[in-house]
Amino acid sequence: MNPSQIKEKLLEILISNGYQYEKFNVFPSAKKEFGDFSTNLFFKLKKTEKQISTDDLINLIKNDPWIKENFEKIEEKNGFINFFVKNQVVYATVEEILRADRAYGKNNLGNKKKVLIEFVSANPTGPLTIAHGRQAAFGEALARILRACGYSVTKEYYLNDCGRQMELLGVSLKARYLQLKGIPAEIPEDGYHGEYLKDIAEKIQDIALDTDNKFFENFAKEEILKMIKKDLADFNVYFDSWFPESELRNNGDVEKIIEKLKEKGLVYQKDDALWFKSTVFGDDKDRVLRKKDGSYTYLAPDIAYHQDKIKRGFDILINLWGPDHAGYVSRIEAAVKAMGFDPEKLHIIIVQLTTLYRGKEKILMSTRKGQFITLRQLMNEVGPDSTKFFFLFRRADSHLDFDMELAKKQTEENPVFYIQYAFVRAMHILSFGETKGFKQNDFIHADFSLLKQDIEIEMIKRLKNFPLIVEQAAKTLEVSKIAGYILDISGTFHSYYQKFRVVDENEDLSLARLALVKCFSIVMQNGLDMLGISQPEKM
RNA sequence: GCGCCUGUAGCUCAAUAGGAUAGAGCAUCUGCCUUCUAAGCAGAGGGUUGCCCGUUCGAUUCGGGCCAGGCGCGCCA
Repeated sequence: MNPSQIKEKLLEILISNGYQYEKFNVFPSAKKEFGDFSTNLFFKLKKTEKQISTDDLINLIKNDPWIKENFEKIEEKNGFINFFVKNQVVYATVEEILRADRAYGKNNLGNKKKVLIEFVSANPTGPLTIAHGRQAAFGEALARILRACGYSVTKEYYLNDCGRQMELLGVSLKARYLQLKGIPAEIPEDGYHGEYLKDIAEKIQDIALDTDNKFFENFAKEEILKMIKKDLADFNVYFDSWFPESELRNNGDVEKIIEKLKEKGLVYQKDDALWFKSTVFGDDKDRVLRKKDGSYTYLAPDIAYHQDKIKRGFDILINLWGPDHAGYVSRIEAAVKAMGFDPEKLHIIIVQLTTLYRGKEKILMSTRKGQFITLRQLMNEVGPDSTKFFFLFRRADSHLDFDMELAKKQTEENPVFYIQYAFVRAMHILSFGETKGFKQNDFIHADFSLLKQDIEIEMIKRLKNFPLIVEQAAKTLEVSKIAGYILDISGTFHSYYQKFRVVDENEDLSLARLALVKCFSIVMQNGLDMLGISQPEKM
């Protein structure tokens, strides 16, 4: 039983009685006293020309055979129609979850549509920051959720491996290398001063001191890339594809896309530079593609990159960017529109910054002062799963306060432990049940109608909501909904555990309750899996 | 100055494409362990949803105007 089934039925009833109206909602009831599902149909229907009385409509609904079969009560209250599901229908959920098992919560919303999620895409000039970490956690989780919803998802990392920043990286490494050899050398002011280049310099075999910058640039790039990949792997984030910017430059795609824009009359020359008429598509000013000195801006290859994404046949493009790129959104949207791609299918999600705290104390970060916590340091200290969870609890477009002390605490104050403890408890009960001779294979044959306690019914109903939550998360591209839901059912489970014993003398009841615990563990497992968080079976 | 994001309980956050009396956790106070892990549970207090208008049956949600915080606003990436 879910809202869309009810809505479908209501539509059917309306149509067969001469009403063509579909702009109403069916949603899980706000409160228990309002039943399980509610609809605002009356409010909406009042605005239409054809009138129908409340009683007439209620009667039509009540007399429908399908409604009779599934609901024990239909009532009108405060203008809403409330639906009360029969317990017998609720029990069917237990069987449904047990049968679906690892597939429970999945759907086919995406219908194999191809989605590209581009994220992290940090320049290979230094270690990943916590801002990248949040993007990584979010992107990985979003990909898993969309896959669970039947989308064909590719996770891609766009690698800015050319341009001035890379040159500076080479120069900086060369300076470090020379210093190591006892030769005075200075890193340029706008170069990379981080300690990590010292470590990388030490890995260089003896080479001629006048080796050109390109060598150092490549060496640094490869080493840093290794480091980034290691960080991501330890954070349980994996990319399907690494897309180097250099490819676009080398194969002439940048020139080609500029030519194409020229043909459309969207490019012009001014002040010795080449401009893109992005204002035609709603940007607040036109943007330079090729600078006076003949080199490209960041935008030019990025347009070529998006052209490439489109050419590869993706139906939906999702970009996760940091807030420092927020001002860049309208120009890339303009570019995508210029290429004739439906702008509705491009989703640029700005993943907001994270502020680290130790208790009440804010950790001030400053690259200059060398006071800087990397993703590596954060996950080494807090642990990858905890780190991920904190990143995912909050909506992407909100700033996040991340208290490292709290995240490390192994107490109830820490929501991550609260959740993990709930899961561990469930697993423990299941294995305890096995020692008492209750086999998981038999759960499906249990008499679920023995689950009569209010909290048991409530638990089942909440577990029933899981697929809806997943669907919503996919539709809104909001991962935090699943994190919140998991916290929620964890609470219900703890409460249940406290109130009732699962395994006791009554064998039939024990079996039914074990089945319920199993259902809980399935949902937790599937939910945590969608978030990309591992599930500890012991603590 | 302009643009984007945010503003909800003391703190951190929810609120399912506009729904009913705005909900959780932490913190505070009061109770609960010979039991499948108390890393937990039960209960209490705590609110003019930043402020003001508007749209409507109904606004935390949408629109306009203020206020506060963050981030952008290069022929950098």
